Amino acid sequence: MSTVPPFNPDPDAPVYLYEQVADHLQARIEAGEIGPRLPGERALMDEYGVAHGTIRKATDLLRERGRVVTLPGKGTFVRKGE
Amino acid sequence: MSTVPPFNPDPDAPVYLYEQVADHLQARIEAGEIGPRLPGERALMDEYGVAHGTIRKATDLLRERGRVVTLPGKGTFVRKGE
DNA sequence: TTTCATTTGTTCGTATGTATT
DNA sequence: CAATACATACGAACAAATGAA
Repeated sequence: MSTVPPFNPDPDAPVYLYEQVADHLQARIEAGEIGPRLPGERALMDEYGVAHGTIRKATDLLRERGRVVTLPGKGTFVRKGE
Repeated sequence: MSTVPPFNPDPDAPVYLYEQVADHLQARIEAGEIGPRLPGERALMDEYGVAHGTIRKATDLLRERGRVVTLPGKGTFVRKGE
């Protein structure tokens, strides 16, 4: 059970910030660190130190990847299964 | 560690200006003078004293050569590796 | 019922950067 | 060369859905 290293965004990396956030969240999910419900968008904003839109794009990406499902007004949840 | 000589475009050379700019940028990249993120297009316009389109063609060339990767809205980045 | 807190969803304005005309 | 469009990212505010008191 190794923990996921802290989020360390690289502004000079050829990768969008929201994608870096999504990758980090996915790593935490697969490490079992978060779930079945993800922290709220505002909590994630604080955790990652990024703006609302960036968190939304990150979770959009995870949803496109099929890792999470989100219910408006309820939350974003880790999708079970492989 | 020698620095790259200043940009000195030769109007009489049988080489397009944007190619001369690209070659100079590539030399600076390989000399480690710039990167991992290239200056913005407007900054490069000022540095080289050329028009926007010339800078764009130069970076297009670098991209075709596989030396840089560009992400719209984020920037143009030196590609790591050989 | 209404009220309240929480959470997702949307929009506006500003800044920076690339892309297009 | 200039102007415009598009995309990321930030900050702020507000709306809408949910659930519990």
